[in-house]
Amino acid sequence: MASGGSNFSVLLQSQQRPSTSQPLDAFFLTGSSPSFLGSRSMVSFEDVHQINGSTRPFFRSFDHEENVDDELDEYFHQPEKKRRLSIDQVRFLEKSFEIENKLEPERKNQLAKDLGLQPRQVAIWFQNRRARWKTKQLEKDYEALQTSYNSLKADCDTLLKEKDKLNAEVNLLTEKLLLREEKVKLESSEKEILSEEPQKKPIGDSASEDEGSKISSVACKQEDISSAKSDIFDSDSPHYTDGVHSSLFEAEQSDLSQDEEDNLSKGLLPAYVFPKLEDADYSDPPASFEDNALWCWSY
DNA sequence: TTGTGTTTTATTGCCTCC
DNA sequence: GGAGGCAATAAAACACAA
Repeated sequence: MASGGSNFSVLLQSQQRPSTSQPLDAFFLTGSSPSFLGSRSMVSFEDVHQINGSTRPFFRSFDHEENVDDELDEYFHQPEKKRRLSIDQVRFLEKSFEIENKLEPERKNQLAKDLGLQPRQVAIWFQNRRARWKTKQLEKDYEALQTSYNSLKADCDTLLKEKDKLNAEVNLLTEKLLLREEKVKLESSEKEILSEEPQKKPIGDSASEDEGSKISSVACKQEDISSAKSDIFDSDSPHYTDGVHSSLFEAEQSDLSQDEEDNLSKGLLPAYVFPKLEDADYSDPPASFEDNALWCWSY
C-alpha cells in the first residue's frame, strides 16, 4: 500500500479477523479525518482542497500514483460526473452491508464520514446493493425451485410409466377373464343340453338314476378338473403367478379334508375350488367358496 | 480503436410509515 | 407532510472481442 501507516490499512486488517462480534466499530473509531476520500468520488469535489501530498486520494491512486497530479487536474477542470467508488471504499461498504443491510441515519453518517462520501452516496450505495442482493437471491430461489421441479418431474414420469405398465397388465388380465367366462358359459350350456337327454327317459328306479347322476357328476368333475387344471397351470396366465390367485388357491387348499387332499394329489379337485367367474370378485373374495361353487355338483 | 454488453452510480416517481 | 425504501431507468465507467 502506498500509505502503509494509514489508519485504514490497519483497520482493514483488523476487519479480516474471523470474529463477527466486533463489527465495524474499529472502522468507526478512525476519527473524523476523511481517510477514505476516494480519488474520484463526487464528494471529493468539496474536499479537494484538503488533498495535498500527505492526504492525497487514497484508493485508486494505489494502482497509478504517477497519475495523481493529472487526476488532481481533473478534479479542478472536469465537470461533476458519475464516479466509481474506490475498491477499498467498496470493500468497506461490503463489510458493513454484511453486518446489516439496512442503514440507520447514524450509521449512514458515520460511514459517510469515514469513507469521505456524502451520506446520500452511502444511502444510494446501500440501496443499489440491496437491489443486487435481491436479484441474486431471486436467482438462487429460482435455481432451487428448478432443481426441486426437475426432481419431482422425474418421480412423476417414473410413476406414470409404472401406471401404464399396470394398466396394460390389468387389461390383459381382464381379457383373459372374459375369455374364460365365455368358455365356462359355453360349457355350461352344452351340459344343459346333455342333461336334458336322461330326463326325457321314463322314470326308472332311483338306484339307476342315482347311478347315472353319479356317473354324470364324476364325468363333470373330471372334465372340469382337466379344464381347470389347464387354466390354473397355464404358464401364459400371469395372474396365476402374481400371488393373488395362487394364494386364493392355497387358502382353499388349507381347508380341504384329508380325502379331498388325497384327491387333489391324485389330480381330482373338488369343483367348488373354482368359483363361478361371473360371481367372482377378486378384489373382495367371498367368505365361502361354496357359495360360488360350480353348479356342476348338482348334476 | 471501436462497437457492444455489463456493471455501477445516481435520479425519479411512487408508496408506506410515523 | 417528511423521511426512507423500492422499482425502473438513465448515464457513466468499465471490460472485452473484433
